[in-house]
Amino acid sequence: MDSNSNNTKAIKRKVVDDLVEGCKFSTQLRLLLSNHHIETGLLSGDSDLANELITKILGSFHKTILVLDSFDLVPDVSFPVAVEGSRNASCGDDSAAPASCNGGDSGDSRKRLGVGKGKRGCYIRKKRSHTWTVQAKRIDEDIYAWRKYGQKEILNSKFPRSYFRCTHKPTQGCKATKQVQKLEQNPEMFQITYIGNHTCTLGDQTQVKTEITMDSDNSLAAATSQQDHVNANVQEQENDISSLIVGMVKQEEENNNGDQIKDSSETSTTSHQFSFIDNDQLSSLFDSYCPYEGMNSR
DNA sequence: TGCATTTGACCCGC
DNA sequence: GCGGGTCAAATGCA
Repeated sequence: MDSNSNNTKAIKRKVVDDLVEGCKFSTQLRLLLSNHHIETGLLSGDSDLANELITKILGSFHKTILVLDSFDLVPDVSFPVAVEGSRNASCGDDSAAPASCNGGDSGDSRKRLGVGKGKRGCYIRKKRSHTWTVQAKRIDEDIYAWRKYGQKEILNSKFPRSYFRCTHKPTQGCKATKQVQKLEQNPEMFQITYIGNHTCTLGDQTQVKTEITMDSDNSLAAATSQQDHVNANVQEQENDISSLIVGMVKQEEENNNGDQIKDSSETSTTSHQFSFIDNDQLSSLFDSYCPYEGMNSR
């Protein structure tokens, strides 16, 4: 076993962990939505919880893809989790950027020209890297630390758009940026567009508290802070749901007597089963299906 | 004092 | 030419 192999194992373990987490959130969300079918009324609290769960699902799978991508395990990441179509469907290919942009890539969607240092706006706009969009009630849902670098009024849009880049861009050259804008239809929700992948180390990120004020509107900041409480409640509800899922799965296992799920229409049941696949099983699946395994031994 | 945010300027792509 | 994205000086805050 060389260090390369150990590293590969560690990567796979992280990938599997994230996948498991994503599956767990998916299961919870599915159960929640399933309850909506059972119940005639629509509970706003459940709707909020569903949104939170969706955000977590997206984040979890996103993290996984980023890990794969950072080790070239994913040739060209396209995120199927996008709530809306990416602005640039072909933007997954950074190689489309001008060659002159490659040196010491700052990660911005545009690069400064060599001339006129200190002169604003002297850069070459390169094609967007990976982009995907999520809708969330919080703008600091992800674990990364962001620094606001701009805000613009957008034409035909009621709310300004805020621009964030990774806090670690100066120190680690992290390429990731995100754009945040309130939804006109639902001002309590934010549309968050992530652009580019993080190249900074996650270890630092988790210790940084992201307190971002979206813009000069204090209500936005207040809304963000209120979400802390909402999130706490969501966590409690999730725990309840998890307990509920355990009970349901046990009951299903008794009913099915361990039989495999055959009916594809019972997607919720399938999901429940899937959520109880342990890490080793998932790791095996990963071994079976990952077409990039050969690359791991590089 | 150092870091984060704000805001006007600037440039690129469409 | 316009709109969007980014820069960087100015400003705010702990």
